[in-house]
Amino acid sequence: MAKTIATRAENYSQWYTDIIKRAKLAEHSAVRGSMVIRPYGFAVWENMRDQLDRMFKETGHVNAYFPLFIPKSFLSKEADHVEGFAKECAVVTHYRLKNNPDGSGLMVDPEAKLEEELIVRPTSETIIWNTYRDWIKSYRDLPLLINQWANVVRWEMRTRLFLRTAEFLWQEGHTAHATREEAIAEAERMHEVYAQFAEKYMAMPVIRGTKSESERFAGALETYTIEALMQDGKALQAGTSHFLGQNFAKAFEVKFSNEENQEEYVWATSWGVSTRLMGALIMTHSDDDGLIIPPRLAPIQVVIVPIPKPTDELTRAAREIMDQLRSRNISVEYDNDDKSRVGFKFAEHELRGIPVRIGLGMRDLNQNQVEVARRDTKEKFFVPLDTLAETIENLLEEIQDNLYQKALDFRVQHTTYVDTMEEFESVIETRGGFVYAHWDGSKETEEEIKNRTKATIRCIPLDAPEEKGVDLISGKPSNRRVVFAKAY
RNA sequence: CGGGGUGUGGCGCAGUCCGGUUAGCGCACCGCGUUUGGGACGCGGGGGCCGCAGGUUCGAAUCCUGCCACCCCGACCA
Repeated sequence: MAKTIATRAENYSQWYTDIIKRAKLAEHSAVRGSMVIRPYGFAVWENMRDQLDRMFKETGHVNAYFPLFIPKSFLSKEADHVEGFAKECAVVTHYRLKNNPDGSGLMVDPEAKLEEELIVRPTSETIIWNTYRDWIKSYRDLPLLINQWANVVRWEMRTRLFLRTAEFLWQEGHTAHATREEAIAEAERMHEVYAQFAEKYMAMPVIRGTKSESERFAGALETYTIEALMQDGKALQAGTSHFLGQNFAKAFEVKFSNEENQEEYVWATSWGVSTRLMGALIMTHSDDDGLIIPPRLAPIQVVIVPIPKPTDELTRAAREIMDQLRSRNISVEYDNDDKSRVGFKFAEHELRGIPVRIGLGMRDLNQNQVEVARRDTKEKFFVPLDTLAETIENLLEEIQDNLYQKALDFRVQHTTYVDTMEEFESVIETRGGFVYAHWDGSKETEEEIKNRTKATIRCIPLDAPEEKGVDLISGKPSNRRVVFAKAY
């Protein structure tokens, strides 16, 4: 089959969709805006999930599960929170169907109307804080460090595979603390966990920062974010961690007695990442030949292709190699399909983003070597059998590092510092990427820039140095630059 | 919610304007043979209520009416 992936230059969003479909990561379902995550895509997500879960547990968190349905009244208890989510909620109003009188299928039974409508959770702060009220009585009950792996629903106007679907999988951490300082420290800690995960496992460099007020999570006092840059020059918010202050504690009357036996409201955080990370992964590394998965998240790290077809002798040699690799915790697959030809297989495995391919044929085997090909650079070289496992192990690390470095280089090349609105507009229009500019902190400037260029403040970077400057619009003084970009 | 588009074997499409024998093509699939170190080829084969519901007509994938779904572009958002 000929290539059926659009190139990035030709049509970036088509390229993105093609990769997801052709690599069998996911597809559109019969339900508007909802996708089917296919086994291979889910395997990548599972790797992400498992690693994140380890990191959460290492930082003292435990998992629990809260209901999918939230009573409508809960949602309205925190004013900013309703405001943020009300427009995109799926609502359950009835609990029964019956046959149509005319026999043409089913209808909602009007008799079965719910007393109080239920919202399909868009996020779980409300139901969780309603529960925490009963769990938290004393300072001894704190901190409460709980995470939930769940699906949530947000009725989005427009959806895109992985990046924005009506239903998506995610994790949401919800913690409760005795003091403001402790809660802030928690939000910052989890922010850093996300950043580490993105950089070390996804090989995706991120900017750590806080959100401007208008971009903040509904109900949060501070939102910490990690922002990544995609290959089309657009930014993607990859994970957020929120300091919620006492907003939810007050809304749900969650109080505890401190050591002096005084009642206080509890301090809260919440933090989450979603299957959107899959989209980030795809758009950070992949190329016109298909998907590229960093070794640490690849469900299959190495594929062995017998050349030209599997034979007993080649299969035996492959088994030996597999044993060696597996003993080093490397996941390996043997392509024993005897119908397809090697060229086809090579292209297929590249499309699937498998980091390393071993070509196993008699010509090389007779010289005690195999051909090793790396997906990231497409380089091929011969490796003697007796050092193969070690070489592959090192190569996987090298690929992981190279992917990160490549993404970082890309980001550096697509990061611009500007001091005038003219420069700003021209950079956003032509090169895209992250644009560092001075901002006076006002909503007006933010709004004006958004209207004129579609670019928004992605974050106020944590590591921004103090620097005198002036706001691009108002000309008022500013003490540091913030990061702008067009975003997904 | 506004604009555009598309619904025809698993996938991608042609046919629709101008109604007329068994609805075609490529890929995929099944069988046989030849091939085999970068997406093979030949021969044979299976698979379709033409998105749904009405209507017009001797006759509808094609014309008319209504509905539904999905995709793309905008405003909203993780």
